[in-house]
Amino acid sequence: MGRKIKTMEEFASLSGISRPTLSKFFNDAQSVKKSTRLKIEQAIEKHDYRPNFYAMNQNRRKTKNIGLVVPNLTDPFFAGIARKLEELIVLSGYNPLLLSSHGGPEQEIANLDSLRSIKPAGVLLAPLGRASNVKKLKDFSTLVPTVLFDANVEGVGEAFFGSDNNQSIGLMVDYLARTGQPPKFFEMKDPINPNAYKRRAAYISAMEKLGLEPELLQINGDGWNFEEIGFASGRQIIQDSKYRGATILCSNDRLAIGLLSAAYESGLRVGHSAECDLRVAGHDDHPFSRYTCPSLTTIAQDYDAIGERSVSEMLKIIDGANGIAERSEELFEGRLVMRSSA
Amino acid sequence: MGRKIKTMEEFASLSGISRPTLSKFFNDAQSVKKSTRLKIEQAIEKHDYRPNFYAMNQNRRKTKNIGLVVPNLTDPFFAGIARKLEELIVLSGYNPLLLSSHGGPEQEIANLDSLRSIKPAGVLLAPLGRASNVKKLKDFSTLVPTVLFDANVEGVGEAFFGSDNNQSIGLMVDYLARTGQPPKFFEMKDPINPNAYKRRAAYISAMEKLGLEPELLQINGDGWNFEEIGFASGRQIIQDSKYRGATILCSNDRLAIGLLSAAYESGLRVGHSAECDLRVAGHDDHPFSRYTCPSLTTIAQDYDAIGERSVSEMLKIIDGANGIAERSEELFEGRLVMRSSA
DNA sequence: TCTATAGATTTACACGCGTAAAAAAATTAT
DNA sequence: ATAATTTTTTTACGCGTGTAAATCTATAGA
Repeated sequence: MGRKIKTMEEFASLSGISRPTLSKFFNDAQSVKKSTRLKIEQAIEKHDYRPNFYAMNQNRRKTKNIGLVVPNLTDPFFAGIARKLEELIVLSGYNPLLLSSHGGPEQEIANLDSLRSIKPAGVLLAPLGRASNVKKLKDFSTLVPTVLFDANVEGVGEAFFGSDNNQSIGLMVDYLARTGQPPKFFEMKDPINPNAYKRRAAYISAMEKLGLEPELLQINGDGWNFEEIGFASGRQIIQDSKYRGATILCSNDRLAIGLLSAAYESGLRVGHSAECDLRVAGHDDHPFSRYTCPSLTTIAQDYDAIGERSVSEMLKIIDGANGIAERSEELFEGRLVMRSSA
Repeated sequence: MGRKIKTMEEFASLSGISRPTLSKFFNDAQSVKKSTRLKIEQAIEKHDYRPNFYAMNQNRRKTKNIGLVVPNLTDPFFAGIARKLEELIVLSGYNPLLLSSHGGPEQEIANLDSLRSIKPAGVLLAPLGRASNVKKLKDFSTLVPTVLFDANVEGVGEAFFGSDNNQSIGLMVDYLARTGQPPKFFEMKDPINPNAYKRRAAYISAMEKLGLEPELLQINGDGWNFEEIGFASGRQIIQDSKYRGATILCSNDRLAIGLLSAAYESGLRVGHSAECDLRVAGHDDHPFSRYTCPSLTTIAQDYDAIGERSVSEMLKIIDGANGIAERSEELFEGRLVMRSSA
């Protein structure tokens, strides 16, 4: 083993391949003939050469970096999604750059700002929603190809992919109505997430479709500590004897986790069997919903599909000349996960 | 507003400051006189100029990037730590780069590899532990300043900061022994994490110090899905009537979460009151341990202190000439969090 | 006021690679 | 085999900034 190769020039002479060809290879391995590709790959193996990241990207028309911004990495739900997306991005030969907005709009903008300086080929963004600085999001999305997922913000980005809340909530309401008391809807009064609004509307419409009276349990609370909000408000609601025997559909699993905790503390029996005091259902199939007490009946979003679609659309946009295509949008169906809580 | 300024040269003429001074400023704002600093800051505000990230880092001796590698971002415990560290890094004027090893040693090495190409000023690494490729970790740590946290790997990196498992487990054993049946220790037979081994030893020594007989409940299981492992093995153990009335100290909260779920399913009453069938305690104060049923008595690691110490040590190493200082190591005490489960 | 000195400017080169254009070589089609 | 085409090589310049050395200028202390 000689000493480390520092420049592509050196590597060129040692490998017997001209530097421009090497440059082409590192930009896109498929763009050179197979025989030279193999020669280069052998030489890389042998000399352990890697082009200088900074010099490489300085004059590239398009970098191989893709930004990935999620609202809150502390939420295992988003952490799971981020992981899936990272994987897909890497498989596509790109370099993911994961950033979390930590629930704050300033951080969200700061993330986009710092991404801008990296000149990414594109950005996959799950926006905060209501809290987002829409104007700045829009400004950003005109500068760099942006695909939204999870939560939609009208007019921002080239595409949006998410879950069909109408379908999923409809499915859940239907299931709950068929198997016991029709559900009341447990949610925050002023939700941060646009999906929450869609779910509320979906709940109302699903109930009406069944000829049932919708009932909203709207609770107060700010921020992203949904478990705590669900716990504190759940405790109050549970005191009220009029909810004995009720079925409660939570706008998301994290609220449900808090509610279940409050129910346990109050000695209420939660579950789908006849002798229980309460039925509770959630939405999202949060990683922990399998281990709540009782385990949580919920809706699993199709994040494999959402992820794959988001990434493939991103690639299409990056590769595409400069398609003045319409903003594409697709919603994926959720799946009912029947566990013990309802 | 004129059009966008693209180069520092332009910005220099518009702001009336020479380019080398600007360069100095962007490298370290404190290195220029206060009056010029203010002038520059005003000009930045006015023209919205930001130096080209790639050109900037190409010839810098030390970049302002700090790598941050955690074993598994899907675990909210690590997500929380990562967030804290990110914040501290930003406050120090550096640029954090968060990567997750997703529980796999190949990914861990891949992360370090991709960090190398970014030429970070330093890397904060929470290693996987037993699964880590120690040789490669060591190789890496000779190339770039590395500070370990959470889990120690002998001989790797310039420093290690983590929790004093001996103190924290001792504290918990003491508490449990004073308040009821002395604990049995619930853990994986072949843990991935080095802390697990330390906790096992700490448990045994704490029990012996109290003149009690230690008892290990060692369960099988691979990977990082601790809740599932705790759930499945917990279910089996709970069947055994000899554990009725026992106190079980889990090696970490995630195992405890699974165990609690299994106990609930079996109809066992868990808690510290006299009529309960089981007491369960954990370790780590996992974000969800507040919402388990019952809420989990556990140990909170002092991650504020660990984080601050890790970052400040990192900065010292970066700034320090090339101090051939000894590998520093410090353990921080955990705090008992009394909840309902024990 | 003069001098010592920190700080700013001028000048100039380097960094490692992207990229373009023209020429040469290798491959494929005829 | 020859022509047409694809791929590689040669040559050369540009990117936006870091950095070094010498020179100049502002500031402070005597």
